[in-house]
Amino acid sequence: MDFKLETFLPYRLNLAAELVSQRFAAQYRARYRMTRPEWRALAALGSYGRMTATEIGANSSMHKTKVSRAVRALEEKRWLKRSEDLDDRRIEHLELTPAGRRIYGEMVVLAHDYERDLAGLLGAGGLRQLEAGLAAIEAKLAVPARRRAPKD
Amino acid sequence: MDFKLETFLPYRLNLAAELVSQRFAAQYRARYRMTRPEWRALAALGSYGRMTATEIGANSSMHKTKVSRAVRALEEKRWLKRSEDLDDRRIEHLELTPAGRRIYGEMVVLAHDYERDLAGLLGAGGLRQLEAGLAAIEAKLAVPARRRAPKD
DNA sequence: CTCAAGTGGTTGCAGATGTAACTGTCCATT
DNA sequence: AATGGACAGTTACATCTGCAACCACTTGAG
Repeated sequence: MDFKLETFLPYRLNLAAELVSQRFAAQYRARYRMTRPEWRALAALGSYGRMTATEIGANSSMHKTKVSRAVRALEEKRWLKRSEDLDDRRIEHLELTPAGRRIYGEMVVLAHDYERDLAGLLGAGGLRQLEAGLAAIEAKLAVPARRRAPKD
Repeated sequence: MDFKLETFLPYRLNLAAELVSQRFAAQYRARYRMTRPEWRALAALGSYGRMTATEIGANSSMHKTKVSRAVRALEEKRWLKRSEDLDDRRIEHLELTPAGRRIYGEMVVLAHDYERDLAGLLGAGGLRQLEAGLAAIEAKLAVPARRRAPKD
């Protein structure tokens, strides 16, 4: 019956994720009144350009309702605009407005700064090990990106 | 302006934490209708014995309202009992009931099984690197456990 | 002894979340 | 054409969460 929460991997991983995310989230929360789903959607659109809501969800691992709400919030901030697809009217294409792209640019700077800070804190070795560990998790546990209907 | 969410450390860490936690959480959710705060409180009490709510919070990194609600839930399940402190009536001591200890024992088995599974999936190397990375984060970013009022 | 400040714990409230159900649209089969 | 299933996206609802305010109690300064 020897068990300690403090050494339990899921717990440690959650705690570490919170520690690392919170400090960055504090910035976009304070500066831009942005939530995490909004930041993720903004980041996806900023780096890939025009996307659909479903694609944003796949790219940033968010549930479609989260994406839907984030998109609406960004739209209300006038950082994103929707446009219809002429071939398939279920789809809507999403794209950052010039204002949205400006915010994205500022956020990218903040993100790089933050990664630099982290690298300094963790040291080259710590960072490398962390990334290797994360890569192992991603390789073994990530939901395989939707397959194109193989045989079955 | 090169930035990809998929390589951003806070994002990767969150995703990894979710991947690793969800599979374990699914077990106690399904088997015992337990939430994560309840599991953490149960684990703290199970491994350390009698504690106060504040101590549980410190040990499992939970906000005091989360602890308060988790404690009430465990009490309603009859897995925990409160008792008063004779010297300081603000404090309540919390302790698992025999039923609570039984559940804790079962959970410890599940937790060990899960860690074994993870170790198998990640491989010895991956696991070791991950733990080293987490240790670096904990060392540099964790909120230092409340100090005993040094000079200042 | 008294009173202000601090502490342990609870609760009201507003915001965030996932599930499931829904709308509107497309497409394959008939 | 008609229809049933699949899909994009939205919404209603129940639950969870953190913050701030709160209550009861303790402590220390005067």
